[in-house]
Amino acid sequence: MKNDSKKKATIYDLSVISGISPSTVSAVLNGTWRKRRIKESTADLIRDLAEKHQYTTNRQAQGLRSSRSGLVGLMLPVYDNRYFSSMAQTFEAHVRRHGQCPIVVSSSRDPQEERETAESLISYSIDALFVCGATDPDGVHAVCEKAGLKHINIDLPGSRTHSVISDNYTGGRILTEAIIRQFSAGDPLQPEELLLFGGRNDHASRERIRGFRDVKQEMMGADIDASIQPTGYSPNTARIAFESFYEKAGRLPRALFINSSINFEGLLRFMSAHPHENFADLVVGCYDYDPFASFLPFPVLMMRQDVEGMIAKAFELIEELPGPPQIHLIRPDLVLPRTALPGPLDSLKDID
Amino acid sequence: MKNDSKKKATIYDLSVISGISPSTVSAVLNGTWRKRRIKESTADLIRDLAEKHQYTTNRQAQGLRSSRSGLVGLMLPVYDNRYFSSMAQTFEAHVRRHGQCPIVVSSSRDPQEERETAESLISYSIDALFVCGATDPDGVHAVCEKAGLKHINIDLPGSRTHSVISDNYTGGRILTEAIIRQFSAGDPLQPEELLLFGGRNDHASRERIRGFRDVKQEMMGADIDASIQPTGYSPNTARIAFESFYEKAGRLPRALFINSSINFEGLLRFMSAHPHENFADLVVGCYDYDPFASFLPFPVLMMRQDVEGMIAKAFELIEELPGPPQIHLIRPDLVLPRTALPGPLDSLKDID
DNA sequence: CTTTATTGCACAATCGATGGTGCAATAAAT
DNA sequence: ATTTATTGCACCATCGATTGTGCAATAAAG
Repeated sequence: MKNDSKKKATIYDLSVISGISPSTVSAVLNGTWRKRRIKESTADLIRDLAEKHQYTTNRQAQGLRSSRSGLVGLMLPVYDNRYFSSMAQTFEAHVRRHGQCPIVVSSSRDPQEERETAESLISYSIDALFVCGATDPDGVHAVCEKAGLKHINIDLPGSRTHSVISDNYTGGRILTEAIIRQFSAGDPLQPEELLLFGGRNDHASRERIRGFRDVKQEMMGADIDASIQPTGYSPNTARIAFESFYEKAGRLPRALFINSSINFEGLLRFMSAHPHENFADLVVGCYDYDPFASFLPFPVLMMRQDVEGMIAKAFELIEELPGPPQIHLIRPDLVLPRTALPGPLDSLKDID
Repeated sequence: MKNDSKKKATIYDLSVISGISPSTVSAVLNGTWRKRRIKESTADLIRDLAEKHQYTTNRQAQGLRSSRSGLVGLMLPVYDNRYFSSMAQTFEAHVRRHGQCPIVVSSSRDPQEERETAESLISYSIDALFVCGATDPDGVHAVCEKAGLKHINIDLPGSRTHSVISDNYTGGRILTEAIIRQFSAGDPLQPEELLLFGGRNDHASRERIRGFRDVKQEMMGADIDASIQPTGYSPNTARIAFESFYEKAGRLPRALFINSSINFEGLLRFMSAHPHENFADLVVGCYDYDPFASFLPFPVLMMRQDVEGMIAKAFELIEELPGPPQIHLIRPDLVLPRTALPGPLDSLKDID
């Protein structure tokens, strides 16, 4: 219970107190002591001492010497939506389960910031980096490569290392089909009544759009060129797109395929400026799942990306990096309107 | 452009190449060179060299020597809701602005995990810790104190160091009043028709409940004991509470004060099992803001906690720790139904 | 043309943990 | 009773950056 107030105990302190050499103390405390043929009794002695003095190893020193830090990084575009925040939550659980420390940062979808963020994490000697939703995964790859850092892409694929992503084409198809089926045979949806909003020129958007178009062709026999309204990933550009459509057409389309929950927030902004009636017979499909969105006053179909599956697969792959880069597709699930799915929070014990 | 592949350049490498001593190189690269009276020209030379060899300082070594890491920690209960994820987003922006590296971890509202998480962060020599929504802030305080680590409480107050929290009493009052005012004078809300669900026995819940009760007394002249249904912070316990109320009463209360968006998800789960009609004339007030929740098919009033304000205040206070612990209240804002507020995402530039 | 000040930098110890190597003391083999 | 093996641990260099100190070389003062 010695509380040498302020300063943390080091192996040297324990060494002096016990008369045992620092290297032996170190070996005992980091578990390599059997290999070094340390007596069981000495080990016990040191462990007791460590306990008593509340020793914890200085990870900076350890990391400096061993060039491994125990830190595992996750680079996210942003935190503030349900998809990425549950990504963070799931990631953290995995990393902690491996006895390491998660370090989550966001890089705002800016290629340069992505590279700088990676550099910055590398300067802490992180052991691995999960690159999620990067705008320029290959740029980040170059940085990691040079530093000899294990890394993997999630959500958006790169061409230089393994990627684990949502099966966007299939997801896009499923969602589009589900939207169309929301309409009765008596008054079926017409090609020009179903528009896709959001996204940009990235792999995910392109694949979703391809699925969207293919299904429209197959089910409706046609598509129109103007049915794609890429607005980037921001609420406001999406809002503006909705507004300008509304200006021209005098109403919203009967059905919307919205490319992400972030863009969906653009629709919310539009809604706040227009009365309920405009949304009475609207059907929305959104490529992302948000529990609250699922209960909006009009039917909302959502694609829930399998975050748990993606993270798990990524952890599996990151250990076996050799071989040509592959893209692993993880199938997302369609979530019907008015559905509240359990999430990472449900596994927490709740203390009252 | 020398790419000595694999290994990162160190000050020793630059020293050898330039014939200048490591200490001088170090001084130049960390900015203390003027103090050391290094010639401007030598400094330039070294900086060029550093640039050319893509030198970045090894933060582990730097941290070991200086016992400061440049890491600033944020401990969250969970990531996965809009309140905490925007906390993370805002926190990160502040930390990066100070040239440091954010490290965000969650500790599941478990006092022991909170302490262990703190210990773990301390072993990385983090420079400061923001303790957000901790179940046992004073337990975490003890750990930080012993390690001489600057820290501050957010969201839930502790008694041993400064705290920055939402003005829960006022917020509770405002929200309760707004809920009551949603009902017309012709058919006013009765005390037994307004119930509070969610929360537990923590400071925030207690204060909100106090505000809730006070306003009910003042505006309705009465309250009933059974009007408080604490369910902890989990969707499922909240769902069960709604179900069991519904079983007994045959319907939901006309108006609900829900203690957090997490508990609100419990209502969603309840809703998914019951037809629309049950919610036709429901009014909900929720102490948290979520843009999608604001557009549900019944009026939803939300209290938006001023995350930006809280984080900013916390950063201000953490620098001047001496003095008796104080609690700083940050006023939350009432958000009317069908409101989509801008968030941290809006400040990102969007590249198309 | 000395003496003193100033400039510019090199040296070396240090932060805490790790792991290769070497060397006693004890045990086993001859 | 030697020789050989094995056990148990101490020594020391090392990871990369920081910082107090010292000492030349140059400039300023006398």
